[in-house]
Amino acid sequence: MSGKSTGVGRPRASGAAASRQDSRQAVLEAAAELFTGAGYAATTTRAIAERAGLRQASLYYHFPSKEDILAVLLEQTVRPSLALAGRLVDDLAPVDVRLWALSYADIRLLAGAPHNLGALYLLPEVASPHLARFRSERAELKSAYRRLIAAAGQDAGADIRTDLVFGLVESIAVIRRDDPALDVEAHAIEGADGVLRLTGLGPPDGPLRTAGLRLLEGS
Amino acid sequence: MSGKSTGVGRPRASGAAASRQDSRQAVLEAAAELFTGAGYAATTTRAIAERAGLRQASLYYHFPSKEDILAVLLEQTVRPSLALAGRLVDDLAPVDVRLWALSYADIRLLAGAPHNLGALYLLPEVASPHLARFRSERAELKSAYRRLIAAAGQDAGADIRTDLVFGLVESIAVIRRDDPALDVEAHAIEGADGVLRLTGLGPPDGPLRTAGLRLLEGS
DNA sequence: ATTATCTATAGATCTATAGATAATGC
DNA sequence: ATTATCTATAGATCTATAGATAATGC
Repeated sequence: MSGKSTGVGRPRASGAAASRQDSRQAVLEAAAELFTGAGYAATTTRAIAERAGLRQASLYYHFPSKEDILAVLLEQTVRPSLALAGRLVDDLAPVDVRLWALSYADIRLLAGAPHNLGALYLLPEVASPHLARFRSERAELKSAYRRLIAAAGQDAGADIRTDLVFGLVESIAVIRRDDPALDVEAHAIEGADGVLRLTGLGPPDGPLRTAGLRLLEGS
Repeated sequence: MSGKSTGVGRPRASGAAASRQDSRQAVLEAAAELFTGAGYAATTTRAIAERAGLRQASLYYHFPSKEDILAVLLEQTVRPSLALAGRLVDDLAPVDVRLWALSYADIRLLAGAPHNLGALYLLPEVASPHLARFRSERAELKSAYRRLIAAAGQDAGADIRTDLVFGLVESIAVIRRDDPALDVEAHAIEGADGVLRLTGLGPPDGPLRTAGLRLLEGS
């Protein structure tokens, strides 16, 4: 350390100081805001760089391509839900409590995250070969829902119900786009209640919700 | 008529013949396929024109701008649902039958249309000022759902339930993107059943479904 | 020497307009 | 004269690479 230095490497033209990790994080945050607002294709690398406080070409020191930035954001967004789903699938609590808890937590993550990241799931670009890992992680999450729904379901049609439940949960991103000031907690409770009713496991009562919330403690 | 002529105006370079309406329609169909597949921003006017069988610049004889093409597609897609909703809101049938019928018909339109047009609702570009009319028509449709849900709902929370129901219905576009070979009829039935359960009006039985389908006859 | 940035730019677009042209219609 | 197209292009990008540069670290 030599006093007022800003770290290794050529200083930024903007003057701002940042470590390697800071810069990478700033790029991701800038991209998250712009991708969710205007979409992937309409967001230029120049706009991302400007918001992150560096020059357009400097992005390529941190990411090999624009598409890789989207890939990292998508994977970061699905991973917490997937981790939670993994824990709940093996839990010993009743299946309705577990399904309620997964839906509640998932909606809360999507509705409460900075920059409506769930909206990225809806971008047409997710079909790109580059984003195969995200698609497979999302499919794994959906499959966790399916297992819970099938375990609970008395009759057939679990696949379609899974489609509908997963659609209901992810639709929070569209709701949030239309109304950015939405009540996260109320939507999470009503959404999770809705999932139980939708699958024929409802209507949920107070004790079930309490059990569901307890299941999530320490996550 | 003079035999083998192709109509008024300079002939196309591709040779294909088309009336003014044919050309306009071909442009809309090409744009629908490309917008739903790759998104708005990633679709070039050149690609649209190529698929429609004319040159890039000729698009501008039919539409003032690229965004206007999207606007026409969006409005064409929401209008049938909105028309149906207007009829059902004033109908004398029980509210659960009407809500079932609206959901069923809406899912069927979205799932059965050529080129997953419902996916256009999810494009980030719908926020554009140019598309205000579409947004207001979509809001009107949502408001029809809200009236039915509020009329049926015993307790509070109709607004959030409307969000969830509308999200469930529109999520068919995402389901279809993931699985283009989905079973339209099964999803429509299960989806409409799900809407009734979600709002606490279910579970629906055979007679209710029959009444719902009857309500839609001649639409 | 290594790191993290910068400047400059190649090469490839993309939307929309200007103005010409090849039909039919009168 | 009107219509529906065409060719050509202006003007503005956009992504990614090449190579220079200004720090720190050894």
